[in-house]
Amino acid sequence: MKELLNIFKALSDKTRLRIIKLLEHGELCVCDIVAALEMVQPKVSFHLRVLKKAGLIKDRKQGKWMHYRLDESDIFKRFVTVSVIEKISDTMVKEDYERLERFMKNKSEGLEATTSKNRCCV
Amino acid sequence: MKELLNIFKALSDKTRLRIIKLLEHGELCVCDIVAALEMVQPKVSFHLRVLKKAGLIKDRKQGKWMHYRLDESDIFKRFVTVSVIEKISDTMVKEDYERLERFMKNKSEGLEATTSKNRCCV
DNA sequence: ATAATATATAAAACATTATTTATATAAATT
DNA sequence: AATTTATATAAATAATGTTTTATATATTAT
Repeated sequence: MKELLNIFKALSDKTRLRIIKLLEHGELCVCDIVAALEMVQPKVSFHLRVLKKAGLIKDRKQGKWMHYRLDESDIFKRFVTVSVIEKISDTMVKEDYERLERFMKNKSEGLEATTSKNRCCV
Repeated sequence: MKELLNIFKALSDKTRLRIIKLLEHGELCVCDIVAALEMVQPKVSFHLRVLKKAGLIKDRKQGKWMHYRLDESDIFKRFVTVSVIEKISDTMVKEDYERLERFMKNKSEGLEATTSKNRCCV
């Protein structure tokens, strides 16, 4: 019962639903999410931790970047997250994605302009 | 998105999951739930209100009693509540049900002993 | 009519969560 | 080596949610 409670608690916050919705588009690093949601980084990290504790997302460290993705290994959790994804049709979610796309585009363009690796989320 | 949030918020409390689990056994009045959970009545009423606001349960007034039941009209909500019901296998939930049964039994015995209608949840 | 009962609601106290601000850590760059 | 960058964590504050206690309302019983 405690595990189930943690899942529902994790899903009962708007910011976290927005993050789940973003991760539907694939693995993202913290700075991607920060850019998409226009929130300060510790806030995003806090919510990522809650989602991870509930077992809804997984992380992967690569250099100084931390990448997060949906954990779809558990059928129940997967259903719940898919339900979330299906049910949310929110202006805010659309805007999050637009910001994400813009941010990702800038990143890749920046990459072309220089060979530096000291750039966010390369 | 707000509706979905309300559903998850409603499900992210132990007392409310216990109530949902009890209502699986059929419609109950407030005093049944109070007896089963061994909680004070305003507390139970508070949680019933949260569940109702989220659209997870429906109520029906009969005399001075208020009866609550699961609202299974919405497929998504139904799935979620069924998931809850399936996932919870908790000692506490078993005890809740035992208390409910004892309470219901006493009620029906009391009913046989007298013709009075001024008795809880007749 | 008066009393008793079932439930709801409001206010206060309490507990949990979320947000901000500041700082720490570790990796990559210069 | 010193600096910058990405992220995490801790402490303080703010916001929400829950529980308790007291009271109100409506229905039934006497």
